[in-house]
Amino acid sequence: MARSNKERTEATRLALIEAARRLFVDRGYADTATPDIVAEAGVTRGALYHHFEDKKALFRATLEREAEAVAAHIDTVSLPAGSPREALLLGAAAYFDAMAVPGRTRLLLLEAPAVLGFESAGAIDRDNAEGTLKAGLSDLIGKGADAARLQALTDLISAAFDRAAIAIETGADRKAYEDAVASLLDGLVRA
Amino acid sequence: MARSNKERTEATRLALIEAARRLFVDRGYADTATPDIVAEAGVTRGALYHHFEDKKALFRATLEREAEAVAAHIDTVSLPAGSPREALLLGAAAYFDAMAVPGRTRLLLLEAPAVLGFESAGAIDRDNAEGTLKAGLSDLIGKGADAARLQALTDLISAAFDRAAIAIETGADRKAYEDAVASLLDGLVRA
DNA sequence: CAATAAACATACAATCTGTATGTTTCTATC
DNA sequence: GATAGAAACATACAGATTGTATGTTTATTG
Repeated sequence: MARSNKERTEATRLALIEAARRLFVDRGYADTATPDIVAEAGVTRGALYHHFEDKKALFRATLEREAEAVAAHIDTVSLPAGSPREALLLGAAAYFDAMAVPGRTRLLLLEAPAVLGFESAGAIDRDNAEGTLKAGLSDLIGKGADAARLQALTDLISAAFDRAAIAIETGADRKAYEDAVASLLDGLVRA
Repeated sequence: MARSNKERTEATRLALIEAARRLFVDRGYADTATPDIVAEAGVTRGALYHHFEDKKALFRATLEREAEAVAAHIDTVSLPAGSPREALLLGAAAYFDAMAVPGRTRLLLLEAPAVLGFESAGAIDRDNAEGTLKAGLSDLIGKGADAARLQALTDLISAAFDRAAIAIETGADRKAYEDAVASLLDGLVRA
């Protein structure tokens, strides 16, 4: 064969992450055993524990990959921006698109907080989406608002986005939720 | 001693639920072992598995107890209602009060969805808070709105409430979050 | 071409969950 | 109030899982 160590590492890490993602998505973190993961990935537990400190570290790696994919998708779309309102609505739509990939809401919004805790899971969000959202909201409501208020609003709207994404993947009427999001944002303009 | 069976059952069930609550709150469901629970409760695993089908059933029982406590607290306060807006804001404040009991957000908003799944966890919500909230929102925005839109709005506002409760327990400025909630609701009136 | 390290494999110890089986305590009925 | 039966509890066990320790193979480096 003659693969370099870097290639070997990359290949097995990827195989493990992809296998883990599949199993985590349809059984959940707790009900997925490491022997199953390595079987699905075609490696042994030795390889798993060589590349990851423990099962939780593997989960964290799959989450990071997933969050990056979401961020990447959003980045491709949100460039053309008109009014602050339009920008936010486009961003929301892009977020819903990105989160529509099967299993994504489960991984990022359901399992992640429980497995990693509010803080660590929130940190992943913060690195990715939250900054953009906060900036958008700041544009929307005007620079006048103080920091605490802007932070609170961002947090609440972010939660609404997440819930909408969940509802949409669960089979709810997407248009109804996009309209509801728009209502919330429109309400803020006046306030 | 001479305790009736009903008394014995009630006592051990309660001891188990309270012990489980303590441990679930500060270690999480996954990191809490049944031997620890029964030790804390002063019974044996035999008793646990006699009264509950499995560990998950015990968790469900603690959750139900917790959700009832929240509902009970809210019921005591939300009786005096002026305008729809006032009613919702009072309800929100009552909810934040109720959720300020240590561990409650973790149990109800973090662990529950992950352990029981979106559906079962959502069902507990639906039995308790959601109906009231939906009625309040219906009063706020007028009866004109169609069902899908009202449902979506309820869902989103409910998510915002939950996130606010989490932020508040995590140490955020409560007033900022209550104001933000008020902003969201006020925005809906006009829309 | 050694010698070292990285990548992987296997074996093991500790723990945990759920069940099966045994014992004690109450309840019901004669 | 003695006895049969059931409910409540205790103990013992089987299977599975996690993380570690110990080998073995494959690549890298001087």
